[in-house]
Amino acid sequence: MAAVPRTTDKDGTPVPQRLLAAATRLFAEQGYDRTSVQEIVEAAGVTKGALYHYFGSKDDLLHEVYARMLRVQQERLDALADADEPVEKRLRAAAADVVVTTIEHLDDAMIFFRSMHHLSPEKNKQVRAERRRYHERFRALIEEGQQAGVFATATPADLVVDYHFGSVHHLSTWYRPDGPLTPQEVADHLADLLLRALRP
Amino acid sequence: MAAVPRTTDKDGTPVPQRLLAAATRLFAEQGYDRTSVQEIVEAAGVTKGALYHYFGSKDDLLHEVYARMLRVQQERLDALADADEPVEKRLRAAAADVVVTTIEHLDDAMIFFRSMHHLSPEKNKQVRAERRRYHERFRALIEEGQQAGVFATATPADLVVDYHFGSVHHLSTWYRPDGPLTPQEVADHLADLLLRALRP
DNA sequence: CCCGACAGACTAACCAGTCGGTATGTGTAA
DNA sequence: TTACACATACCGACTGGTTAGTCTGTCGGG
Repeated sequence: MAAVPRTTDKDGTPVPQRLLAAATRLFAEQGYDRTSVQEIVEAAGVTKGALYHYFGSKDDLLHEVYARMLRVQQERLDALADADEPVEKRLRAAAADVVVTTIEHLDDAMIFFRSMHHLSPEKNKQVRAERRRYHERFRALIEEGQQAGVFATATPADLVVDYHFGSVHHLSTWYRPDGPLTPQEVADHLADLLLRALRP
Repeated sequence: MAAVPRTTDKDGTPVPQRLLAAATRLFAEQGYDRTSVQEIVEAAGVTKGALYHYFGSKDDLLHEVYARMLRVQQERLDALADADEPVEKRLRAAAADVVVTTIEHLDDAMIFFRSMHHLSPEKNKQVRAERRRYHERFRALIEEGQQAGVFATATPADLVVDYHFGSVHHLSTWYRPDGPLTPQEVADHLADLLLRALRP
């Protein structure tokens, strides 16, 4: 009754997860189009038969990366935004948290912003919709602060969100784990810049 | 003595420029790998013979897009940074200008940030080097203001540059010409956010 | 004995770059 | 002024290599 396959030879990780991990790494390293299905299955120590047993297409694999990332980020944002704290604290926490988790999953982030257009149209639409939900939750925080008078209203909240997420997006371009700043330090600085920009 | 070909049938535009324009549009629309050389030459109204007469490879075409963009941006930054104005004004002008020119060449920008990894290693290195020059010129402006005491020193100048260019980078993801904001309005808002974040 | 979990050879399509060929304009020498 | 040589500007069929996805089959456990 092994509806979910328990393990396989090499290590203790189930095959679908091994495939997803291999694909994530390779997509981030070489790009989606430059990564062949053959490479993925070899890196995961299986064959094409296994991949197409668990996933419908190469595109599906990419979609899984997006779904995983979106799920994690949305959950974290919801938790932080719902906390019982003043709005400045909640925004700062959310702004810093997304930086830390992005850095912790830099491969995912790289794929996220670089390979959207490789998704099939419907999957692309779906990802955009979920992304919009996230964006709007974040925007609501800023608007709440603006209405409460603790944030400046000079800039539309939408633009502020795009400003901040631009810098998050950009992390995968420049951040190096062996650089001088820890993820938390970068996060604090970027959250600080956001809050400073919002001072009335 | 037509060292530079003057015109050709269809319109008055020389073939190399037609090819570059077609490639730029298609790369932005479909991505580099998804665009075949055949599509490019058809869009430009010529054949492969013409393309490989003027360009060494498909990769060369991509490199040209980068070179063009970098040249324009660097020239504009140099001019603005060298102006005889107080540093806040120069930084604001530079920050806003890069937004406007990025929006005006949104296809180039999209390609720029999405397709770096498709360049051959040497070309990639070259582009990175020029990009770094640009980055450092911008950083120097911020450091100048910090040393003069008109900008906050809470955040390292490098990080501030990445913060701003993240948002510039991000423009190609969300900005739509038919949206509510003109390029100049967006630029003013984003420059404003930067300057606000830098208030001591 | 049956089904899920794979294996791996195979196919049909595609694509970057090549290469021999053609056309057109220009400089030069008779 | 004509004739020839030659380079530039392009044409388009062809090649060699690659790839996503398929399909038939094997194997081990329940």
